[in-house]
Amino acid sequence: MLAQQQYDVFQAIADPTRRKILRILAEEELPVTMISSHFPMSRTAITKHLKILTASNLVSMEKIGREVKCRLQPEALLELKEWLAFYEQFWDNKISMLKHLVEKDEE
Amino acid sequence: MLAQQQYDVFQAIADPTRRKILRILAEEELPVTMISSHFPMSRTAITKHLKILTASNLVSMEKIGREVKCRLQPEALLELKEWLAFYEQFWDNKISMLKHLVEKDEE
DNA sequence: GTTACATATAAGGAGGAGGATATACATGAG
DNA sequence: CTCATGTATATCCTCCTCCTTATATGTAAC
Repeated sequence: MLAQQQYDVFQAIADPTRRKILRILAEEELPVTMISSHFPMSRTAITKHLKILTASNLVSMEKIGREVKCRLQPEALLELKEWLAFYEQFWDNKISMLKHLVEKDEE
Repeated sequence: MLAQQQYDVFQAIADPTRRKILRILAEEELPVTMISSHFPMSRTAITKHLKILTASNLVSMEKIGREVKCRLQPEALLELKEWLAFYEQFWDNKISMLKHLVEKDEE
């Protein structure tokens, strides 16, 4: 019910715990237990977060022996970057407009 | 109960309806009723979404007569941009690594 | 094999998110 | 003033999210 679902990147990064997991995995690949040791909650809870991160392609999980290596897949954030790019024009415009006003004011 | 709460930008953009509201407001400032006309849900529901967007500083609301003009405040997305910037280094590395491999292959 | 470790899954509970309807209030129009 | 319009608020419902504990499975180590 959780793994099959195709999770939204926007929803995936909405949770602070999941964002922290991404930060941790940015430093190094880690098995589930090692990740959960950074949090005050159960391993089960972390597993669920990892499932959501996997479903949105932000993290990949590979079974190695009895461990599961979790790896960050930052490319999934491209969708977010593209979404943001649309709005960047507005604050760019605002800045250039402001700059223009300031320059005009200096005359 | 909703207005006082300081909403997260990450949480604010997690909802597709709210993202659509942002898109609409990117085109032009609009009163609540005009915004809600774009959606198959009640004005009340849209008001709630707008409260959340306001609480995360993504939208400002100004009462003009009996209307409330809603305006996009794209600067609030800077937090998101900065968050993303941290991860961009990783896919940049991957791309430059790929480029390197391709160039090597061409020799 | 037996024991210990890494993980997955099932079941359940509290609270919040997102929606609806009904009511109330303020403002502009006639 | 009266009426219609634009919004806000109160209440309620349902479903999902996040977390828990308990149980099961698979692998490594002894």
